Amino acid sequence: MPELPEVETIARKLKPELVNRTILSADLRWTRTLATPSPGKFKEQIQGQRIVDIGRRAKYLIFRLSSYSLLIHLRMSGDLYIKDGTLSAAKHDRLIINVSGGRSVAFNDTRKFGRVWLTSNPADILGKLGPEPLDNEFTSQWLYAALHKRHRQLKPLLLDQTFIAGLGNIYTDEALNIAKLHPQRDSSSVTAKQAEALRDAIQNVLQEGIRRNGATIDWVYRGGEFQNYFRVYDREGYPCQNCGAIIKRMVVGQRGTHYCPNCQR
DNA sequence: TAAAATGTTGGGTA
DNA sequence: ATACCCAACATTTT
Repeated sequence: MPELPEVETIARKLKPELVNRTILSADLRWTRTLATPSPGKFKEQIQGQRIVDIGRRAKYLIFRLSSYSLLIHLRMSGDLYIKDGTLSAAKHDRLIINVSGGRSVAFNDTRKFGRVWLTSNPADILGKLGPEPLDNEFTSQWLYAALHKRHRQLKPLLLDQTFIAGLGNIYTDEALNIAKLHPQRDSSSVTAKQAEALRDAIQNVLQEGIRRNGATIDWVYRGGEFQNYFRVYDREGYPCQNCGAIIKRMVVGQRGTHYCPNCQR
């Protein structure tokens, strides 16, 4: 599920439920879900840690613990939910963290692409990320200059987490449609005015996603309703809301891409 | 059956 | 170094 609004939705939901609870134990049910450290060290180090805060950077969930940071990336199919600690593991639960108060947090991940890091230096993992699109530093001037430093197709560049952090396939398609920019447009050809429109579109669509509690697709991450408001994503054959032309689908940078061939230039 | 799915990374090529 | 393509990771759905 995981793009910025979905991860933000989860962080906001978990935070009031878990802050100040103590981690009692961890049940790692699929070894490769854990990126670092070793399973033995992980279980030893996480035990007894207090959850100080829960937040987000890009598509990473960040649990700030007493003396470590627990980072979780949901990748394609991950979800995190709280459950009664006495319940047995559900299908596809890869990691269960038992906390004080008789509850637990389950990392459920059908496709097993998700990853968990327990580290003293979160910057090792987060350091290469580009700016947060909802932060003040993400200005149209910065975007214009950054787009002109490269010669790349717009969509793959926006998906590059070292360029901007947090956009995924859905929100990128949506933002480009709102900004009326073609996904294959050369980044260095974007005008200052178009860069401003793109900045606004990115911020607005992410905020809309957060306001609607993210998008819920297929069996993954139930709870949001942004999927009912897609302008182009998964809307091949339907009319564009800007101009009425029929929305098309093509593959760009190995990703399914939905766009309006008339008004996105 | 083949294709596609909200993501990232490493390898190879030009 | 930059840009781009492919494969891999693993499972489910259409």
